[in-house]
Amino acid sequence: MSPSDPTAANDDSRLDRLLTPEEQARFVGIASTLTFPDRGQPVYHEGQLADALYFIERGMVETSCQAEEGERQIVAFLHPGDLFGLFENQRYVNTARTLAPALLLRLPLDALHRLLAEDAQLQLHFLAKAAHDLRRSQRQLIVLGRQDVRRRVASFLLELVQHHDTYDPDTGIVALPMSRTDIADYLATTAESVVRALTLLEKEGLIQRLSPKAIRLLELKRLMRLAVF
Amino acid sequence: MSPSDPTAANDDSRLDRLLTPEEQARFVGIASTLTFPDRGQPVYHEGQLADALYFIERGMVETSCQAEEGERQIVAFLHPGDLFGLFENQRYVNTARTLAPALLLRLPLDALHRLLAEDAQLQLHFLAKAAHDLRRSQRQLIVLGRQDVRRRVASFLLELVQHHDTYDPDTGIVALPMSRTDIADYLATTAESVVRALTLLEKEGLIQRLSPKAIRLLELKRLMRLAVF
DNA sequence: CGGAGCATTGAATTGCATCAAGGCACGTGG
DNA sequence: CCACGTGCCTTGATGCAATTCAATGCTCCG
Repeated sequence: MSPSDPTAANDDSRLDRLLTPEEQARFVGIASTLTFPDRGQPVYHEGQLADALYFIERGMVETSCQAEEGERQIVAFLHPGDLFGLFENQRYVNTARTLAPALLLRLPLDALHRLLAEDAQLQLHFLAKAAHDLRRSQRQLIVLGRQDVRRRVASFLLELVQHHDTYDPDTGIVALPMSRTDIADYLATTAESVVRALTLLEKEGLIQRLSPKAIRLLELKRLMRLAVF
Repeated sequence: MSPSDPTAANDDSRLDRLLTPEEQARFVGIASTLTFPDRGQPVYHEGQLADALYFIERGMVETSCQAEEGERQIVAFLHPGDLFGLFENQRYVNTARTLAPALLLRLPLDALHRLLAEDAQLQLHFLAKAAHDLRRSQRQLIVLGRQDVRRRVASFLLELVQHHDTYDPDTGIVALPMSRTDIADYLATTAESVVRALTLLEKEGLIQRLSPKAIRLLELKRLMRLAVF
């Protein structure tokens, strides 16, 4: 899979795809299953005592940091196969919330720590996943820093294209499970500016808004030229 | 050490401080020493075949991503104890350059991989370091996304305060080894805007410019109120 | 009992006024 | 000489307010 082809679903990022069947068994062995039937349910809050990591089986999750007043920065939109639960000094550094009905695996830290300490091969996969997340965070850094809102929105759309659960290559339609405000909090702008950027991209013929939560991509190549790779 | 006290030098981020003497010995065993006598020397370039990670013994390094035209985003300023060399598909994703004369340890990937695969304890420290870098990247994300230039500069100054090599707690003076342009490329703004922000902070009585490369912090607490924690 | 039509509510969208940041040109100082 | 610093003008993004749209639940009727 070429990293520069955004239409290729990005399975490298899925931790479970990296694991051998035996590793998966040990991994699942320490996990408990959590079901979140609704959208918008909190998994944990910033500052809360961290006792587990979470793995997404189905659904989507956002992790965010809340500043004092209304200021919220969404750090990541997470898809099936992603791992989350970053902490510092035993406390979660983000707030995690479901964006859609979700099925999560809960991995208690003590059991996970024991597992990784006695299985260096499995741990290497966690290290690879961490490296992947670091690259993703750095890419987001560049998107926020170096691009106007129109390009940021283009980069965001192409990010969704990478995932099976938000893109149908046959129809060219991306699903946007999150609200305009969520997108704005992710791209460090406002809901209005996101809408204005979408309007612009539509006028340019690059996309077509089918509904607020479904957008058809008409010119993938021209979108890619706008985005960060 | 409290994480919210920016005057406390942040040794948690130093990989070598995490290691036991035996681990350090094995770590150094696979390494070769590299000396960069000058400022501005490249360690590796974006896209180059990745065959090693690097550990900073002395000096400072910046990692950056170059967009097509002049656009450059500095992803991180790295200090002694930091590790760098992030890659994807065998290729470095950043360009690394010395900011000051530097002494680096070069860790060949194949040897490092063998070492980590047979020493889960040592690998756990690498995982902890990766988590640390991920947090740092997320914090930078928030700085870029949610703050005006004045606050970004304040956050940047407080970041330098965390490190022994750029801050003297006795005099309250931070050293800025990098140019205004470098700072601008790190904070996703322009050299002029960085200067204007410094001018403003000085007029407000928060800082005092001693020279372009040395700034005395007069009101640490008020600076902290401007910055991201 | 099921379904069409209507009401309600929150989200999405648009226009307009304002402002902080960027770009350029020039001056300054180590 | 190169990097730093400053004034002036331009521009793109934001905030506010008004309007449209869409999804949901409800009622009423067949």
